[in-house]
Amino acid sequence: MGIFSKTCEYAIRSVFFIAHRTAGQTGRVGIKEIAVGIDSPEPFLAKILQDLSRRGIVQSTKGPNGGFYLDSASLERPLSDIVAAVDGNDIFYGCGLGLKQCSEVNPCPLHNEFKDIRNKIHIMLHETKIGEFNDELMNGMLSLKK
Amino acid sequence: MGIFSKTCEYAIRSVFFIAHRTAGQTGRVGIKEIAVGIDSPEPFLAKILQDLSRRGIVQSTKGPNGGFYLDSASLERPLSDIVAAVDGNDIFYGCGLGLKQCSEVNPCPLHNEFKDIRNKIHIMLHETKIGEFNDELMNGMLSLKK
DNA sequence: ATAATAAAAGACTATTTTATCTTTTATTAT
DNA sequence: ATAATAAAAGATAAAATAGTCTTTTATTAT
Repeated sequence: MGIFSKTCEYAIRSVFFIAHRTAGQTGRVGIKEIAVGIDSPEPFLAKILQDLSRRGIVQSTKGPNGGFYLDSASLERPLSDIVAAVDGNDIFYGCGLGLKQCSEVNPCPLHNEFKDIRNKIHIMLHETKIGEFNDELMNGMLSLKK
Repeated sequence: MGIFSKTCEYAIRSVFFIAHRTAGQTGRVGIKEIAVGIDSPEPFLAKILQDLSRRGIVQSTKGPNGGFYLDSASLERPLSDIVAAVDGNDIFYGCGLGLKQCSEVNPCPLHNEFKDIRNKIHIMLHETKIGEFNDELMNGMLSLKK
């Protein structure tokens, strides 16, 4: 198990992929190309993008020349929006040992240590924007598959 | 989903519980008391402790006055041993976006950010010893249930 | 030796996550 | 208008994780 669910991993990678494939231009990119581009099972990814589309995190149009794309507002959104939408906020606020009422006044043994780590994750994901890696993705310096 | 699997959360909490209930004395503590003490399903926890016992992370004896305990070597072990035994090493070394070959020469967009975070988790879990919270657990300043 | 106790082991069930397949709806080009 | 295209929606299926139940084995006190 990683930090994120498999669903969330695919979600982030696909949004990065859509970003760098459609940024600037008016183009769209189809589910098939995305699935190949991030090495994910196509029908599963379709479900995930359907959900992200409903939530307004990615944009899509049906029919010929249709596909997924990102408007300029979406390109500026932080990665934390994707993670919160897919995996919820537990990774930012949950107790590391799974205690429901863990808090400053009722702390688990690792409360402070985890607060620090979760905070770093939160800040990192909040400061990173969806469109931020487009250049490096286009010239192949960064990978979204393998 | 948290950072750890449910199994691993129960494992850590139960080991903390056994530690503070048996440290110093020659006593043992039974599965029933542990399950109540950390609010976990008893038969599931039994399976988990069975596994930790096989791996030598906790000690146990059967029969009357039997139960689980920790020898002095076990009390000094780092939490990272429990996590590695139960959840594996992915949390310390795996790619945040799930890429198998993510590395310095083939990085995902978040490679450096995650390297940093995973490292902090690893160091924290390695520096924290199983018996370290016994005093605060005994006087109720720290919680392992709710 | 025997009975009582408590963990170990093994088989089984339920739930959640991951993944697939089929049908419907929207869009575009002809 | 019609046919072709591509995502949306819905219904299933497979795999992994979480949880339960029953039987066996080891230990101890009598």
